[in-house]
Amino acid sequence: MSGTGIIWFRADLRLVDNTALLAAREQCENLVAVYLPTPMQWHEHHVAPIQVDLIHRRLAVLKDLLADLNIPLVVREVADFSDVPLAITQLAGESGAHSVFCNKQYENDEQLRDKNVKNALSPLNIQFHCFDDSCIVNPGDVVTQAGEAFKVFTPFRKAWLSYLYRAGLQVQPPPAKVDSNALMTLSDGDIPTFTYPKVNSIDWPVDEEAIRQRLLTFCETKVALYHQQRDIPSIDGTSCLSPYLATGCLSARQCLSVLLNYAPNCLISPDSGGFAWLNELVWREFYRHLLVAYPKLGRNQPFVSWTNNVLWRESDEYLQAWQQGRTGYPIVDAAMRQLKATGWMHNRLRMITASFLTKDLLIDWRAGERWFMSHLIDGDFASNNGGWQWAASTGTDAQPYFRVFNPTTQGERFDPKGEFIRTWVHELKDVPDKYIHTPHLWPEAARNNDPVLFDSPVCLDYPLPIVDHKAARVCTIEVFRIAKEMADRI
DNA sequence: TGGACCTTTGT
DNA sequence: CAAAGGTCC
Repeated sequence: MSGTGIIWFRADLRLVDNTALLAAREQCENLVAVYLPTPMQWHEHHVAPIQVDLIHRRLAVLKDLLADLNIPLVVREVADFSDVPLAITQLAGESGAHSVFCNKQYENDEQLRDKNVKNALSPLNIQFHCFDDSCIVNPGDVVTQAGEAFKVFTPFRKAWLSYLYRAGLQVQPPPAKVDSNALMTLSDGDIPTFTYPKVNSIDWPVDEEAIRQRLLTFCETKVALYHQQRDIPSIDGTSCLSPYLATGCLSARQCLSVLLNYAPNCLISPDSGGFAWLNELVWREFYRHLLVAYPKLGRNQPFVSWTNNVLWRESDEYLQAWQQGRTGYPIVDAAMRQLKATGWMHNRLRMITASFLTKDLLIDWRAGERWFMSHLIDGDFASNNGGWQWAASTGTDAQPYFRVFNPTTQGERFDPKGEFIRTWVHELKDVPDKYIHTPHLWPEAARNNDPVLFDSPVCLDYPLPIVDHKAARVCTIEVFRIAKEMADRI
């Protein structure tokens, strides 16, 4: 252990269970931490301003936590990834660092960025150490008997669990305090403002205690009901931990560790809430593993190649109606308005709205992927891409293309009384339950004759359904069938 | 290699 | 209960 090292934070904004940070502390006597905001790159990647705000707030917390360990945090904005090598080499020069430590990000541009940093450091004799950290089981460690990546979730989960059983789960403690405070002079003042649109993320606490408590409370009191409640958007039945996983405020290992502590039956009891939540953690791993195994997923390409032949509809009008929550399908519109207003959307609704965009409006899933990414506080490339390709029937283990969600039925099943709809679509607040999912069928006569409703505004302002689901479904399935047939002929 | 199995369904 | 297949052992 000697000399100074740089710990470079990216999507791992925590001290606990941070592989690179721990390795850096073990190998170096002194440490300097750095975060490099890249607004142009974020813009190109459609990173949501609300997520950037969460990161900004979290950095202030991180800075204090690091200061307690005598580790200064340097935050220096650069434009995009191409400026990163210079920023890192400069900091190495200023601090006299001989090594740089970080945790891998699996997306293409991020991989390329790291390669360029490594190449820039190498002639200066500065070591670059990049660790697998963001998954519980590292990409490449779970493969079929033929040595290939799994393409189907269930066998993946099985192999993933058996690997985990062999390897065990370890949650690493935070690093020990650095002895000398000599480098603390490198520390800037407050975290500088980022050159990025400002959207307030204040509803999501970023202090250590609050995040930890959210995980504990969920596993202690809510996870048991997770499988029954998670599909009901009017119930607060999900963990709401995704923003913290996406930014690395929390590690997936921490989540699993707490889950196993409070709900050990999650491994053996398929009917338990714990099992269902564990599945969600494994889906996160599945999509990351796939991204590593199939780099084309990171290049805007569908997994199933023939779906390149699908003739998506070019319609700004439809796309905007979907984005703004004015499709005339209440559950879709409520969900899209929730996303726009809060930066978050319930998972069931992500499926419903994704199915609606791709199957009812026949709009390219990539337009939806982009919109979600640019508005979600928990935007994560692999999960977002995986989810969209699943809904659009273009991905691994995706739903078959002839399976199309019925937005009305989905609304009736998961928001039977329209509680969620009424929260977000105010035009419909007075529509009786019976017509809440089909307000266009609410008879004129009923509106006028019902004395209770006499003084109530009717849903004049609410759009009629922009497409007829039944007809749209038939049309989409045919377009997919033709696309496949075209590929089969070659 | 044949057969079991497949997140989230529609009709 | 179908299903316009595919994956995995």
